[in-house]
Amino acid sequence: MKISTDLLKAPTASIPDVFDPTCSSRHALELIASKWAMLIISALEEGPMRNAALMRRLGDVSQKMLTQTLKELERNGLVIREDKKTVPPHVEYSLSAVGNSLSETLLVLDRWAETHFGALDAARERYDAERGK
Amino acid sequence: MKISTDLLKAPTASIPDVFDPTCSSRHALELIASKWAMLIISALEEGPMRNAALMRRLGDVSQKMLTQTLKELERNGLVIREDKKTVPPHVEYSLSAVGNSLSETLLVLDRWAETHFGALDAARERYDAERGK
DNA sequence: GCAATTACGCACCTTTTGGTAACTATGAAA
DNA sequence: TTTCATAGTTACCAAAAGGTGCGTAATTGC
Repeated sequence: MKISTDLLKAPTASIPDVFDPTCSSRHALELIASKWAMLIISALEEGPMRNAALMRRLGDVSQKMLTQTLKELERNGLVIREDKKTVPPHVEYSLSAVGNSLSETLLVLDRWAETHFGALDAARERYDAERGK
Repeated sequence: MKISTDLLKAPTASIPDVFDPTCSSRHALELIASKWAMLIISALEEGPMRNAALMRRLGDVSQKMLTQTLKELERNGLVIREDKKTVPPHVEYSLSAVGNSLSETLLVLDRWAETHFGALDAARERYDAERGK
């Protein structure tokens, strides 16, 4: 049974599908599915920023997580890192074209959160009141 | 300095802002910023599903993570759990109205991943080739 | 000569996330 | 009487995420 479905699927130039664990689009989704990655991309949509500015914008990110996440985003081509090679250091981060295309839908997500968080809070309170805790 | 800015902010009915760590919309965003939550919401957009169907749809989720994530989504009012109280058990999961409003933008994210994963893969390969692995 | 500056890297630790396997309930069917 | 089906739960463990604090480079201004 498994063989036949595989044979049927094989010829069809493998349509990208986030529900397919072996599809590389899944990796792309996982990269985004992170609090800091989402916020960094959204923040950079406002324009290029350097390290200290990003820390201020995100509010409560640690230096370590900021650097780490920026490096992953740069590695995957979403963020561009420009080191001006000065002393003291001056490094600017900005969105690539691909990163920019992503930021548009992430902003929609931000708006969703800012619009509906009240409903979530209320539901959570109700749930916790009824059930244990 | 800190006092004065606080005093200035206090009266302004606190506009929701995901960049404000103390804003509850941040919690909403973090709830979504999870591989499994994203995929579950997207899957349920196709219609109500029960446990086994969701496991098949997501492909590689463990029973534990599925149950755990579904419980959190239900707690926050995004997913509705209907237990038909039969034996053997029959439990159906579906999206609430709020969950449904979220699924629309999540599907856009899915399409983004399916469209641009090739660019990410290429960038990653280039990056790893240049720098040390 | 000395301090300040900026964007890190590294070591160490705690917390969260996630996986596996074994166990549960219960009525219907064999 | 035993087995099956379904949607879990629990205990235990490994891996990843995340925080804190300290060290570093090299030029500018004191």
